[in-house]
Amino acid sequence: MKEQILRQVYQHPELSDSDLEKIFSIHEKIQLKKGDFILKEGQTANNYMVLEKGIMRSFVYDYNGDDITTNFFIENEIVIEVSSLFQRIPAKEYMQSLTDCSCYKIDFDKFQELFHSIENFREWGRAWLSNSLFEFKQRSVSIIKESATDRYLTLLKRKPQIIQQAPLKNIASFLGVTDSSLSRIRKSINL
Amino acid sequence: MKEQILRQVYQHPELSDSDLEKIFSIHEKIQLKKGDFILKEGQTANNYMVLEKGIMRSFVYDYNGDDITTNFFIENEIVIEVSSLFQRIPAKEYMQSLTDCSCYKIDFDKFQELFHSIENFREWGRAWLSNSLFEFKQRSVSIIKESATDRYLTLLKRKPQIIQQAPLKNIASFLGVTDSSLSRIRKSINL
DNA sequence: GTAATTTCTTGCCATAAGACAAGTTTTCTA
DNA sequence: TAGAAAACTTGTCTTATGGCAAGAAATTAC
Repeated sequence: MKEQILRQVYQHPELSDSDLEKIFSIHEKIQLKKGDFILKEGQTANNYMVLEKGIMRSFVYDYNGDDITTNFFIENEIVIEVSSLFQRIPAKEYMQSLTDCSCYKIDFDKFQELFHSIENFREWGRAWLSNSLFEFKQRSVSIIKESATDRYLTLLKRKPQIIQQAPLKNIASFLGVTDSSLSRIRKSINL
Repeated sequence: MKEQILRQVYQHPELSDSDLEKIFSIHEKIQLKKGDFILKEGQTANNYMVLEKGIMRSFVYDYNGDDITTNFFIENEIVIEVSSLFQRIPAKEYMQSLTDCSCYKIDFDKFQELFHSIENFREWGRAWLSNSLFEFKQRSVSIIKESATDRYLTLLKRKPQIIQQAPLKNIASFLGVTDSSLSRIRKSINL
């Protein structure tokens, strides 16, 4: 089970089985209950997780005190606050489970050791980060160019678990609309 | 001049002077004319640049064939298409100078050598990437939560060069509004 | 298991921004 | 430097989404 999931996450053509074994061995299984915070604003992240089961989200508070969901995480994804973890600075975001979850947690120190000792691991890491950056860029373009309905349908396609399990208000803030607009969008889709 | 600029870019507490010297030495000065492309969709990036003088932008085409500016670059910034360069895949974006520019160019091979041989250089690189990711996240939040006018004012504050020198239509697509709306926003600000 | 809270829906009206089109100004270019 | 092309502005009308508020439904908690 553990190996199966981690193999999916640490996919890189140059990573050998023995490298993978070292990497897998630093992952420790943990359980989260719905609503648990794994990181709060102001804390400095010391680990990240691979989500095995459940969904999570990251969010920030805007100037009005409204929370805005910045990302959703589903099975097989890496749940991480990149800038806090790698710049060693306090997080600007919160990270919270939306359901009970099981995860594989990696501590920063152990990650660091492997990162600096396994060349292909850092190639993997850089590629992973690069891809995240790309996804965030795409997200901006989609907010700018697509209608709220289209963004909803895209999310439905990419991460149906989120649509089914996350509260409407979190989905709404992620998509950039109000709760009531999203409620109307849903209605119009089901006509 | 070269050293002065590159010192600003490669700021990291752990980078020694001798490391910096090695890094600087792989930068080669080049000149661009207004309108030059340094990368086009479909090409795989083989270098990045540090902008010494001038402004540049990156953009994509949406489904209507309209171009959308995804980022502006000003002096002292790194002009790079991260996912093409580090994932070794064809770029989804174009990168173009908006004015005559002078830059320091770094080839991927040489970058790689230093990246894998100087531990603190990769710490710098990872921190830089992490910070870029953070900025893109912030951008999404600002598109979701702020009015077009506020986003305009923020850009004006952060990168006044862009407001002064980039064509209105590029600024408009970056901010996520139409040309005419931006024109009206400008008018309303100057009342 | 019932109250309390949270989540979601709906109505009404307001508003920011878009679509389209025409006109003006500025910048290229040959 | 004249003509063409781009860049920018402005008018009118439309539309998607927001603000606010009330009520219904579902979930949580004691």
